[in-house]
Amino acid sequence: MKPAITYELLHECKQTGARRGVIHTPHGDIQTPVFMPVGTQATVKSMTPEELKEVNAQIILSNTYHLFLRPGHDLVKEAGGLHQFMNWDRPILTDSGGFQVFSLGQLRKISEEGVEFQSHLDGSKKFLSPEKAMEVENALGADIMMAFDECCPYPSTYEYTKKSMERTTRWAKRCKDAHKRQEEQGLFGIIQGGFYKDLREKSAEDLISLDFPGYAIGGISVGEPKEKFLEVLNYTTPLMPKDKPRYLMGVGTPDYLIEAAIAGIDMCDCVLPTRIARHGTALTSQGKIVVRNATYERDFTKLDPECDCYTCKNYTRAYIRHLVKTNEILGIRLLSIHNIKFLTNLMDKVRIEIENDNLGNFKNDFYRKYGYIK
RNA sequence: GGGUAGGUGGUCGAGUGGUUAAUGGCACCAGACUGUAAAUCUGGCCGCGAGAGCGUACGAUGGUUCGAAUCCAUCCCUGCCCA
Repeated sequence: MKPAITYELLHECKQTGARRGVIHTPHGDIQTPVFMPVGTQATVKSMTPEELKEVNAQIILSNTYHLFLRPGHDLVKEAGGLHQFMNWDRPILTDSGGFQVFSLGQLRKISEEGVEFQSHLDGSKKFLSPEKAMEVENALGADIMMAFDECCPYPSTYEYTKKSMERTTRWAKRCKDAHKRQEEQGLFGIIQGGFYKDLREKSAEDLISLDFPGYAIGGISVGEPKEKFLEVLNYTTPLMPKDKPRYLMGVGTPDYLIEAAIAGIDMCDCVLPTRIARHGTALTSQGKIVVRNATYERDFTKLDPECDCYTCKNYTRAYIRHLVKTNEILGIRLLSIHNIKFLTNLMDKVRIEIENDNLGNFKNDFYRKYGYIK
């Protein structure tokens, strides 16, 4: 059987060890390291698929939990699958609903069988299990599916994290057994274990024995300090197979993306660029700017002098501020376009610098300019 | 000219004798946001002060009262109705 997802390593940065590669999927190749915009409800909020292509999105995310609730996976299947439903012909990755176990807080109850959610839409009770998540993800038909896991909050005790991680591993096995379309969709396992090294090692070891076509690190970037994040990232990534994609879930900010690449990560996703866009903030080569602020009222320059996106080619900070202040949809759209392009441009540079064995220098330059180093 | 309803902080609008520097909404000023319960949330928003605090303030002036945005008198202004 030919696996749906394969990884090809092209080069390793001699300066940092970062990987430059390609992920082959049923909907085309993905150049890595890659940043994946998030489109929870079968749409990257405010952006058309054409615009996503224009900002160089190679692959986008969508969410099992949300589409399960509405419009329902049966409907998406009837539409011909998620690709056809939303008119996106490049790769898609679906998250399993595992993150909602974390983010819905009081609205869920976890058992060995699965998770009972109280729908955030109408309060009705819904149930997701590894089997149900696979049924939904199979119906959605994404190129990459994530196993159903539990993302532990930070901080969590060793005992709780251990139990949770072991259950996530059992769930991963059940996911694998329930996954019906292995030739069309690759199922990734998610390494958990919180902020405990031995638990991460155990999780990685057990999941690797299940032989998934790719692996993710889950449960970091959940509010911990950056040192903690880096610590877990740097001891967990080397545990992951070299011949398969490595995905760091839920990251992130420009510095985290660079750190992830250096650690040997191939894929990252984050809601940040689109969320802060809706809240009036732009990522720029000189740091983030809250363009909604009064300072930009009469600033007739572009968001980022170094950016080549549609927004920066055509509009000023003053105009975008005006749109944001007046609640005009276009402000959100222009900022979303810019922020995603900023991150895909960043990853373009990261890939080039890996090929040039120069990612370490690039990181230092970037940090200085962005303002991470004063 | 007569009658009537009103004049509150940037704005709209509560409050009708004391815990009122004065509820709310909006506007404004900031901050947060990392596998999206998020076009959301949090804080600030009379002046001076780091702060305790001090000073001004509910159309104007005068009065009643221990105490007034709230009661009384006169005046000014606005809406509506009648002539």
